[in-house]
Amino acid sequence: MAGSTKDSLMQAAVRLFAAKGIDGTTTREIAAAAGVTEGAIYRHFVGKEALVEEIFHRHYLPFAAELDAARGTAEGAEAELRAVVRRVYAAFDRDRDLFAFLLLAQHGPMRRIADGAATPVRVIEKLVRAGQRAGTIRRMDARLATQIVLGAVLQPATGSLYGEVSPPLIAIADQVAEAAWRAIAG
Amino acid sequence: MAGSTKDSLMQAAVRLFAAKGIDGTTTREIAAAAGVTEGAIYRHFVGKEALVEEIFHRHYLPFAAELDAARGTAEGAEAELRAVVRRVYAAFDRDRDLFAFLLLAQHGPMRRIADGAATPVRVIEKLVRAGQRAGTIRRMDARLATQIVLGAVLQPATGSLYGEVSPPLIAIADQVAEAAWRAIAG
DNA sequence: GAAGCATGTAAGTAATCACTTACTACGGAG
DNA sequence: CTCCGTAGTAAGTGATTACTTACATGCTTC
Repeated sequence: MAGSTKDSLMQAAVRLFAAKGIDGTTTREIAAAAGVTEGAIYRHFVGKEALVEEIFHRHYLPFAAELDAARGTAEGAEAELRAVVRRVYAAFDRDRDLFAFLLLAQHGPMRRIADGAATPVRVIEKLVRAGQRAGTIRRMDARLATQIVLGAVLQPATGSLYGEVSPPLIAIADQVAEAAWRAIAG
Repeated sequence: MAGSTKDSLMQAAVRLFAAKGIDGTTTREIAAAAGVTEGAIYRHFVGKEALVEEIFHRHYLPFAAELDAARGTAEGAEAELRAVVRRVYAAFDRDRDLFAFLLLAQHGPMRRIADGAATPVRVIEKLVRAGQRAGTIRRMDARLATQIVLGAVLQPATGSLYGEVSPPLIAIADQVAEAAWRAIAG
């Protein structure tokens, strides 16, 4: 099939990046984990950085779009938030390594590429602003409210990676959504 | 004075680690930023890893103790939470680089050393469990409630590092503490 | 004021890194 | 059958890394 080795490389890279960080993972390790030799990486990617970027771009903005779509199916900020949290946790449960990679890449080399665009953060911010206009979310700095919700939702995911919260997260999605809602409801 | 160069090295290391990550920072850069040559590092530390560990240990558990002390001065879970959040944000405002370093070291090489002990996470967990016993915090998984509060408090700090929230954070401490409280209050 | 120790430097060193090169195998098109 | 482009390998390459060594400097102590 088209790009089977390429897919193996990306999958192996995600797993290693999530476990040891991007700088802490060598091209040799990625190749070995994908069952090829180092040179094969350079048949599919310009270099290690391009590999990181391709994985990130393949998932980050599409994920944001997925969240925005979920938000669109709901009526009212509270229901929107619940729908978004469910999607976030479904994505986490689907591929924890990928989720962990996106979290850490966001704080690393992909920071500039990630801002400005329609990121997951902006989806929540949009939700918050709409709720404030509708009067269901309290009037406070929208950026701050967004960060509070973001943290309340993402930290249990991070905690799950470290054994603080039991998977699957989808089982606690509504509980977390309600807690985050109470934090910012007006 | 005792350890002036050592302190310069640790301070320079914190700044660079916060900006470029631990793996992304070289010993040469640290030495140059401290105004010495590379070899001087090894007069004060066994190696780079020991440097990281010493910075971490010098601040992480003492910080947890500081938070626990702040918690002890307050009466009731809500007041305790407010006191803890104020201390967290005061620490952030005092030295953002150090705070950023502690956040990332926690997810990196210091993960094992950090668990089990009296960490900041455990301080919040203790607060949560006490509040649940007193009936002021709703009955839910204490670990989960802890992670929700942790996220609601720390994410605005992370967001501040990226320009999403304006410093100083102490100005929004009570607002965040109240939001986090509403999330878990019973 | 000499000895000894702590602290720094300059110039390495071996290992490791991302990446390159020269080559092979092979599947499909003409 | 013969090309030829794709995809892979084995074996490098130079640069960079954390760390070491040999030596200089100056402070303290007796």
